[in-house]
Amino acid sequence: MSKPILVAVAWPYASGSRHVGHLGGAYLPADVFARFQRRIGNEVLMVSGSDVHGTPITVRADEEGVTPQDIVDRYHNEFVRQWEELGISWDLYTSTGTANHAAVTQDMFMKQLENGHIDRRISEQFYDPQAQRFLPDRYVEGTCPNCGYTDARGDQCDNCGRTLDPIDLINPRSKLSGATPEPRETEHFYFKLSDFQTELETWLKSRKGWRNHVLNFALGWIEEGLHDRAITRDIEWGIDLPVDDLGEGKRIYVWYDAVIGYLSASKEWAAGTDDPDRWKHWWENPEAESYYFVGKDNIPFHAIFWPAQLMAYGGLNLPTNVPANQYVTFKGGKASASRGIGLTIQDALDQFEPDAIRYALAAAFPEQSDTEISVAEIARRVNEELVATWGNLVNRVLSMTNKSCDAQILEPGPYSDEDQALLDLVDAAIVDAAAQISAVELRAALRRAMSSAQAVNAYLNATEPWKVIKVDQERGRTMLHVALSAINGVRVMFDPFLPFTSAKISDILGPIEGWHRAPLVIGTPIAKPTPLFAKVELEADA
RNA sequence: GGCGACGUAGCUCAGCUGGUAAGAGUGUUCGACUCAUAAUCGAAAGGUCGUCGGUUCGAGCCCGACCGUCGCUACCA
Repeated sequence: MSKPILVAVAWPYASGSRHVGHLGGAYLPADVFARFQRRIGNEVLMVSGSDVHGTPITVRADEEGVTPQDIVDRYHNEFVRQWEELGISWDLYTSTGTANHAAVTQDMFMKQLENGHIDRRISEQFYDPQAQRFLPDRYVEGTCPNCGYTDARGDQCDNCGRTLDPIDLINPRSKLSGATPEPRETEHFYFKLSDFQTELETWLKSRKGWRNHVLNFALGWIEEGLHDRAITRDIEWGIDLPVDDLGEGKRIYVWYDAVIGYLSASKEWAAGTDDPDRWKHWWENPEAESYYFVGKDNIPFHAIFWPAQLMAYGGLNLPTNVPANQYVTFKGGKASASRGIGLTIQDALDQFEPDAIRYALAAAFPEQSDTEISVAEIARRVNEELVATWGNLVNRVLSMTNKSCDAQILEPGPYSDEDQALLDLVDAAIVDAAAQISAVELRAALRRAMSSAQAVNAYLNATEPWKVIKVDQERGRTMLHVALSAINGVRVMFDPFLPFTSAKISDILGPIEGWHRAPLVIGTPIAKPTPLFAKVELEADA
């Protein structure tokens, strides 16, 4: 029975290169999940795109003396190329810079305004008289009132870590011009998050199968009390307001529009098909499920803000699950491309083949807790686990079949009990792995695949077909057939994780159809195999 | 400061609503095999489950305190 599954993946921020923490935290788990769902016959719509608005992009553009669009284009193109190389199977990867996204955002704004969940308020913000613009908190610098650090930012002091209000800074100055900013009144639209305090709490508490850390975190926010938030800014870089009540120079701010990307991307995808209303299949159909793959820093946005926006809009499906991952860490710290901690995605691609990266990260997906990884650890997992257990298994069986079975798959003789036991074990593992991936326990599923491969290796060591074949050719050939048949099942479990090498095996054994061990096709030619994976040579200092 | 998470074998991590003598992978040691990318398979060794106290017939799992690490703290998204 086919089910619509929306696979919604965090929108990478086009302000700089992304690192493997992002990859292992969101993009890769989403891709594994989506590939599995397609394999079992569900209708997957997997969308994301580059998030192009927000303060850091304008800051960076100012620093480099280029336009925000230049920054966005640079990183969007980088992301698109990397997704291609890594085999991330988007149905649509777009950006928040499209006309469609602006239209969908404006529609959401208008509907929420009509529903009374958006209102206008006046507040005081710092204004730079020289640059003639309002300053976001991050653009205001000054002396920290807590520790005396002279280069504190308006939102937070990097020295003592305190959260600040820019109005409290001593000797405030504009990051743009160095001028002394002055407080000035400004009017903005606010999203009334507090309207949904009770509704969100009830909804969250009724969720089943969510990770504990996700629920705890979201409920913690709610217990503290939800604040209404300004959703517009005095900026030029952002989506135009659909109403002109506030006058010139106001734009919708990124935190409000970015999450709407899931909906706008779904509509953009549908517009490219022969049924422009097709997006409703995932968004209005009560049978549809939606999974939001994000890092834990994104939990408030996907477990609180976005559901609240959907509630305020009405008629659209709330998230089925937000299987947020914790962090991939490097030397104990959160990865950060900007601070040079950990590996960028490009660093990884320069050193490892895509399936190697996919395997090493999948084996370390931070599903329950932060998970430490390093270049040496990636290499170790590839060489000691992936190459040794799975790659070698495929190679040894194909090689023996090539040499001892007239280079083709032969009709097997009758199965012994141990033959049947191995195949039963693999079949059971396939069923288990399906349940695990469905529950977004991807590491466990990968481990199940690996342990199945080990079972096939154990079968070979126990039955020793290379010896048997010399004294009883038919029995020996049957063993090889059983081993190859087992591999034909094991590869199904690896398929969502390792699409590139999976395709190599499919070239030999035929395409995978469905989530089960298919019978081998008698007569299939088996050439002398080439290794599935190359071993990784580590630099001495890595 | 507040909130949250984590602290389990050398390393990376599992341990469901507390209950058979604490698990996996990897590493180490020993053995088997030699078809296969010196790959594989088996066995063994290895842990006062951060510390202290409490609840309980029974706690890695619950409560409290403390130590340590990390994250978030609503204008980074």
